[in-house]
Amino acid sequence: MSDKTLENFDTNAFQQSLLEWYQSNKRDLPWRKDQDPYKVWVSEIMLQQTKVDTVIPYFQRFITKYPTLNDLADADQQEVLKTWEGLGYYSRARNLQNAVREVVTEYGGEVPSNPKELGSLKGVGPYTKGAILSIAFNQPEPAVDGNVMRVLSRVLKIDDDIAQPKTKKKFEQIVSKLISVEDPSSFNQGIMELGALVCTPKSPMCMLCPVQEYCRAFADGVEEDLPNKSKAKKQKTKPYVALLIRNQNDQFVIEKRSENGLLAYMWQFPMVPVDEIGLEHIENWFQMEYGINITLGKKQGKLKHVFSHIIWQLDIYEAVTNNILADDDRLILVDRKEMDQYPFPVSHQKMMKYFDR
DNA sequence: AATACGGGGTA
DNA sequence: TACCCAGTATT
Repeated sequence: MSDKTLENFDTNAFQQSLLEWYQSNKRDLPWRKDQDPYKVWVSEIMLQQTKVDTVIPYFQRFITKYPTLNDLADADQQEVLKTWEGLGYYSRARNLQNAVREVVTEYGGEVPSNPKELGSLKGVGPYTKGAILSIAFNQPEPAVDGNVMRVLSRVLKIDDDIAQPKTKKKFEQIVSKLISVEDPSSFNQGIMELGALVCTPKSPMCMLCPVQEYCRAFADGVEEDLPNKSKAKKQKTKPYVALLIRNQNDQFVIEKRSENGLLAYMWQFPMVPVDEIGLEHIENWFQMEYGINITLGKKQGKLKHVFSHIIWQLDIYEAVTNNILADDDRLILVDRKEMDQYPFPVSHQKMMKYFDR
């Protein structure tokens, strides 16, 4: 690379200041107890787009339940999803288990330590690959996440749009030259830790920053203007009627979602897209779609649920059915007590309060 | 290169 | 509200 970004930049001094700061300021996190590649892997998957404080209890429960790679490989998928319930991006859990099973069958149960094989595993992209290689195997590979791009866009005063894929590639090139070969694990974790604790998105604490003297954005007083990130377009709202359907045995109808797309393999209360169907056609539509007769009851409440790319507006209705068995493959009838066995998205967990009274 | 994919926390 | 978060897969 013939880029001039690192000209006149004291890489060595930057490394030393960062590593020293990290040694004395790193948080005591559960996945930092050892370098077990499996645990590093689990933590890195959970931490994708998810805050440390959110991950901690999930990581503890997950590792208690699946202490080794083989335990996870042998587990039931629905049970794994139940353990992941509430953490979001559920394809992470399914991909992780699929990849772990591949490690068992293809690599003798040992997490591969070379970039090619590791990066070919489901759910292991450029960031996670670099994180595992550096943290678990001490290899000088870049692990560029949002923190790294923020910190380095400020330190090196780079104003490329960090929302664009090519910008991330640029930062990977830079980190390849910047990374400490002696301690790549601490370097990568240190720069992320700095982004999480000091070089924060808003109001960075430059006065506490160990690399302030090397920071070009601080020198020019533009640290608040970086990184440059284009805005995501805002979500569209999709209205549904969500149905709490009960039969005469006090069982509820729940539905397993499709194996593709949003919330795949998760369970929910049946939902009717009312912008397409219309409130007055719900009973007929339900008979047509699922082969079950229902009688719509009263509206119990409403719920707004915000995803990254869409907003659900749920009107919650009670309904009754005279069915003892559910006809459709997607539907089952369960007692209230059995319902907790199934993984539900948060939006539908919230709906349960409408009959828990 | 753009979009789908969760959910919670913050100012 | 708007934005952010230890991103990846798919198109």
